[in-house]
Amino acid sequence: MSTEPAEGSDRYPDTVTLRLYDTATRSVREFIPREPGKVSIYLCGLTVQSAPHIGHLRSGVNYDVLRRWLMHCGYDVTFIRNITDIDDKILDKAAAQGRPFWSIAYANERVLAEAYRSLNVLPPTYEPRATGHIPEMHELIRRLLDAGHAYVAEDGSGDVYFDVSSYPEYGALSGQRPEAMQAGEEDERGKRDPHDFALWKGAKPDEPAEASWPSPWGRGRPGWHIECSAMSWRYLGPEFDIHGGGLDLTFPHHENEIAQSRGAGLPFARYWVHHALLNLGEAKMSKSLGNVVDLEHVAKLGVRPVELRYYLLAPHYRSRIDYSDDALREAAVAYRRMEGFVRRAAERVGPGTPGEVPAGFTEAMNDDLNTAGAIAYLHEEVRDGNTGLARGDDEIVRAALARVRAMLGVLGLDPLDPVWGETDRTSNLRSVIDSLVALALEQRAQARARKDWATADALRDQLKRAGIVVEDTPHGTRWTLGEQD
RNA sequence: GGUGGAGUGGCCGAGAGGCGAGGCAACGGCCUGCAAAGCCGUUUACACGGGUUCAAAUCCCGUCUCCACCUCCA
Repeated sequence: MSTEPAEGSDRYPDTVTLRLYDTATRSVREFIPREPGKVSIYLCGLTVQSAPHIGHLRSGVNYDVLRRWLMHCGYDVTFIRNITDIDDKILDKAAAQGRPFWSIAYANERVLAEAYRSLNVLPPTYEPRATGHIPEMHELIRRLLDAGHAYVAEDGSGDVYFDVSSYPEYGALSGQRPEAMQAGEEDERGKRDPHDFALWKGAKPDEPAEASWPSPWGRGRPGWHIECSAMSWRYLGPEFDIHGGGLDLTFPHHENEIAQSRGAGLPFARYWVHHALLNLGEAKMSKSLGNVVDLEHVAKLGVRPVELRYYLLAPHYRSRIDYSDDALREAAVAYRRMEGFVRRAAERVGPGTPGEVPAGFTEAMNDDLNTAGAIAYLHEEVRDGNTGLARGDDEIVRAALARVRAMLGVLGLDPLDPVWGETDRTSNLRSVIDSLVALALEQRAQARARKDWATADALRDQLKRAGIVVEDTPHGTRWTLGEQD
């Protein structure tokens, strides 16, 4: 069934292409971009009402892997990930804190950007904010009104709603049929039908003036769903390749986007790629429960951002992750094995340059981004490289290192990538530590030379407690940073 | 009620009719002054009950359990 490329082939055959699971068809489809060589992606970003937890970050990491794989395959990728910078919760916080909503949104946006940067998630090609695209939303709403897909509430609220009954295809993405849905609380007056959703929300008297914009229907602010229709249209055009987001957005958010965009005459997204969520056992993460796993918590466990990235991308993107501290620590150990090989190999033969990725890795990645399968090849290559290292066979080490770095690079996990590396300051610190450790190691070397094992081991133990792990290798003694006691 | 998923060895986690996933942990060995790292080997699987098939974690039927979504949560 599998079509392995011929032995020795270092090019990917044209016949092997990416296959992606498309939520709209509920099947794995061959990915064929609209325009040869180019891929356009829209990913629903976050509502910046608070700092992100690692579930949010999974989204960014998963799509970063998709993006990097497409880039690796030679595509020119335009990647748009939006910021929703106004919603009820942000407004509530603003009211509670007596600050303008935009200062809260922007502060959280910066925290999010820093979190993504620390996880080596490439910045999007552009990151539009909802509030910067009011005119595009008005244009779409006008089209929907003209086409009979929307109506202005008759209660004078200034609300504009999408008329779900006017769009027969409604529910096609999620498989939900409006008539079979549980009826929600109908607290918004002016809706003709509970399934209708807001395109434009008329300003309420208690809302601050800076949280509303003029419109043909009175002052107000956008409904959530129209934002994404407007921003994807603005930056990717009427039709684009991939629309992504969390599984929880399938309904209603993405269903509504489809209704709005197609209702307004836009062909819209060609593939729908949803990732599964990260859960925390029984309870959902929430600040009030105090069970939020964020970067701070991860750091406290002694897990570095690169290791968190590995944890988030190693399982398949459509598999739910049931978070546990132990599983995260375990992933960190697995990553350190690969990192250890890369560092030892680089010390011995030099970093070299990343080479080709093995065919099996490519096949796994092309199979709906089977990162777990791809990582199995990584570990096997690491084992071969370690064997080469043990035998002192530099040719094997060099070749393995090039392949391992290529694979890790595609996943954004190459330990030698400068993004994980040191700032000037930490680099200075490292050289200071190196000098100090060298002193201790010299003492230890002398003790070992006279077979004074007690002294040698005491020095090693002392360093260990300070977080310096000493290893004696056939090529001399080396040290790495470990965990402090 | 509707829609869509999931149950794999001590743990994490791929696979989806026949062939070793991989990692972590454990145990044994090699290496080492002892370690560490690494390498080799070993052990423990496919929720349950039927069925189809030469062959079933994989397909079919049934049962049990769990989860997500159903108007603003990635």
